[in-house]
Amino acid sequence: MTLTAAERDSDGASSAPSHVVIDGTRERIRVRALDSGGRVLEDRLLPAVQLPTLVEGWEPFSPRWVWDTAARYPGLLAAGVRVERCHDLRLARGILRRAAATAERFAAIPVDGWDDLPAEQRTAPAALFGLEPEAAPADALTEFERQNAAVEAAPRPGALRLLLAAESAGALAAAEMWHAGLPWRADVHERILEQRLGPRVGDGVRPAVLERLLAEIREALTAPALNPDSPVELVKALRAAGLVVESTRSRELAALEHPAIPPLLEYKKLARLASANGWHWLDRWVEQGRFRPDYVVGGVVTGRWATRNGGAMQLPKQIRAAVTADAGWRLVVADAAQLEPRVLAGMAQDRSMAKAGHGRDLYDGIVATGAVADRTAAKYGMLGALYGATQGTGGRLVPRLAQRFPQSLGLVERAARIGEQGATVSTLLGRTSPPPSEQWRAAQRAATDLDADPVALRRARSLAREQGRFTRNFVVQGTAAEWALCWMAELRKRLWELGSGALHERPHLVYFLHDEVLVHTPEGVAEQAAQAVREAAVTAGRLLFGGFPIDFPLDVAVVDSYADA
DNA sequence: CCCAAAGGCCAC
DNA sequence: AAACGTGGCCTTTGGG
Repeated sequence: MTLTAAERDSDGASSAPSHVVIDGTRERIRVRALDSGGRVLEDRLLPAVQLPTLVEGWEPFSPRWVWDTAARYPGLLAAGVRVERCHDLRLARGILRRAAATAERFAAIPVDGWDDLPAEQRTAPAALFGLEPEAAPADALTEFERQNAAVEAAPRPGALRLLLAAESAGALAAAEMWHAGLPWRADVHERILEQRLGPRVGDGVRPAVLERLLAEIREALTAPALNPDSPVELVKALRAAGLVVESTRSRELAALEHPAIPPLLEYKKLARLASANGWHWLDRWVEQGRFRPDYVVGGVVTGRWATRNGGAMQLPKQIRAAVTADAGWRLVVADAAQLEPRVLAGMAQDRSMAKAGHGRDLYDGIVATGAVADRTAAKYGMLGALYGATQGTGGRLVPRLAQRFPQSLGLVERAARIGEQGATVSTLLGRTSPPPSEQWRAAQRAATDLDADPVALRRARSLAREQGRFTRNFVVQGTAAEWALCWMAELRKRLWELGSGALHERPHLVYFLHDEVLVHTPEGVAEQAAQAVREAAVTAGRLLFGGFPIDFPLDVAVVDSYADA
């Protein structure tokens, strides 16, 4: 048996670390263990290959690992080591540098290795933040202390602490989901493709069903050489056939009456399946029964996640049947019902809206108040309010909702006004929207000139409204992302406790999509996993909104295949 | 030859 | 039951 670092240490209780800061290069790392007062208990250098052993030794004390999760954690997972908590220095830097509550403290800090900027922005950081050119990354402990000081000095330190903890837990979950992979049955996927497209073909070859549809389209349009994948060619061919079209979008084409239209719409649908999620996709992204999307935590300005590789956030419903639990395992599929309007009700402390959503579908509840006629109207109206609709069905319904729910609708209206004026807004936990570009400001300045021409005025007003729609949506989408992070963080903890052994032997997260999670779980604990999902949603609601009575109901299904949820 | 924009469509 | 928010990624197209 090997002794843990703590057991080897003769100091006993004083050696239990509260935080462990991991710093250094790919080859050699520096480890500093801190006690709860921030004092350094231990400071040593070691080869990076020894990190798993070191982490395993300290982890029984549940320290918060202070590090760059994306750089350190995948290697640990590969070595079979899972950690409970961390503080992601890179993600925290990104949030704190932009947050209204802390930005000032980072304004003089040069853009360095803790800033996660795309390569092209690194060459010109001054344009981004008005800062000096790139500097060497600060020492991790120095950066950690700076971040802590910034949080403590903020008007609402608790909110920022929760945000950083949730974001960091998200980073752990993202690495773990990559490690575990989404169970993917290539044979099921291939059956779907064959059914819809015909037998498998090589890259660059049109599947048989597409060839057949193509022949019909060419015939109906008398365009024997038409390539329907080219919008330019297609629009010409449609016009030559006497059809009045502005574009080749399916929505527009669907309204037309012509023999070419049905096969063309079918062709577009199947061509998309073939190119986006066809055999090429399967070969490229699915390996040994797993699809491993690369989650980019906080990759969206609002705090939502992005993904790279395989388009994981656009898995079309058509192929979800391929997502199938392993033998003896089940999938728990859960999504939050009407998440964004509920989050808005919580932020606005809107008791009327909260009551409408209490114990029932929120949109049904809105109908019950008499504000609108039916559920679809309630839904389009609320989405219109969140997106800033001014026209169409949504736009017409917004005023009616504003009358019935002045608090919620007032909150998004105010956020829009702030954006229109070029200012920033923040989420409930304190993530701040990026300010508008210098171009945007120049356009607004140009419009204030006494002799501004009408074109410049129109342009400025249009840009202002656009920025208003962005900030309007930012506060709600961003706070919903915070709810989802808290949900996932709590769920991750509960799932771990439902099993024993390695991560892949216990119930674990395998997919996350804004307001939806998939858990892969041994059959025997599937119901407990489903219950954990529900309880975690309650906890997330409390973390964000305290005692305010807003529900976050879920649709939960325990299934063999994602398509059955 | 590479690369970015445009058009389009998938997800929430 | 749209033209209103956030994204990724495919093909075509045209510029260097």
